[in-house]
Amino acid sequence: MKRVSCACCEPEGKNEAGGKDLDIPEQIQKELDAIGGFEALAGRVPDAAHLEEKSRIYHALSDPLRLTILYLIRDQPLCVCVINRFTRLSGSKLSYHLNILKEIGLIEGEYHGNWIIYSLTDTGREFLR
Amino acid sequence: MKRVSCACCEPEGKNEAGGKDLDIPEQIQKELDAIGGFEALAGRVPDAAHLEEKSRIYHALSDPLRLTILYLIRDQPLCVCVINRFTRLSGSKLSYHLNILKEIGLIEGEYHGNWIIYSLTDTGREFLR
DNA sequence: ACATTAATTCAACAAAATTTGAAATGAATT
DNA sequence: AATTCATTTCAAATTTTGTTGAATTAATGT
Repeated sequence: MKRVSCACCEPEGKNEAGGKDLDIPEQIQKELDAIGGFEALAGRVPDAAHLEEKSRIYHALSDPLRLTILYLIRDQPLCVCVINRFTRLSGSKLSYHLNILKEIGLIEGEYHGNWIIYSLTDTGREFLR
Repeated sequence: MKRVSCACCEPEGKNEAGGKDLDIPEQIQKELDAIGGFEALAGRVPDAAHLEEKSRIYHALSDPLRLTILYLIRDQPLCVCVINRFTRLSGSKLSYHLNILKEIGLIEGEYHGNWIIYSLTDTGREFLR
């Protein structure tokens, strides 16, 4: 896992010998020292690309309609028509939400005859708890 | 876990004796029958309140800045000043995001002298993977 | 080629989330 | 009670998301 670039890596406001980095609460300063100082914080945060990806997945999950869809197809794949019959959404609205889930890789759709059948992907299964 | 109300519970478009509910792919129909028909789908979807709550938590997680904050304070609480020093956000912007995380219960803040120190809640710990 | 059914795409609009900078608040100190 | 520092709150501007209905594509059968 790569790390983000951060303020701590720049030589701005350099420390005097024995001086403190910031005016911060004593307890926090102690804990920071224990983990390796302010600089060590960078090591705790995943890199930007990783955070972006995760946040986009969470965004896809951040809507009750989309969660409904995921739960519906969790145990067996369903065609759009059945999902629609259950949710009673307009076609285009349902399609919009299906597409968001598909784009981020939580579900996948496949034509079977006239119908498109959606199922949960492994990623979808991993994130749907 | 309560269930949502749905189209399947209404006597609209009632079945003829032996007739089919919908024109749907054979395979899907078979699987639906196996789980107890279209009606059984309702049992797979958590109730609306539950979905709302979950989607709001996912929304809070759906931003790289907010994920950064969560990772920063995962192993030790931090004052806003340190978080700010790391993220280099404007004060009000950081406050805005901290508040979103706080409102949904992923983090909590407590005054210590002049500073507010934020830490992950149990819920926060549960969702930050 | 044409019609039919299932589902998606598009563009315009509405609604919600985020950013910005200024002003306000809370806690400690003088 | 005035000052200072850390942080939040507010309102306006901007950006991102979600909704709507009409038009389009895809697959199938005639």
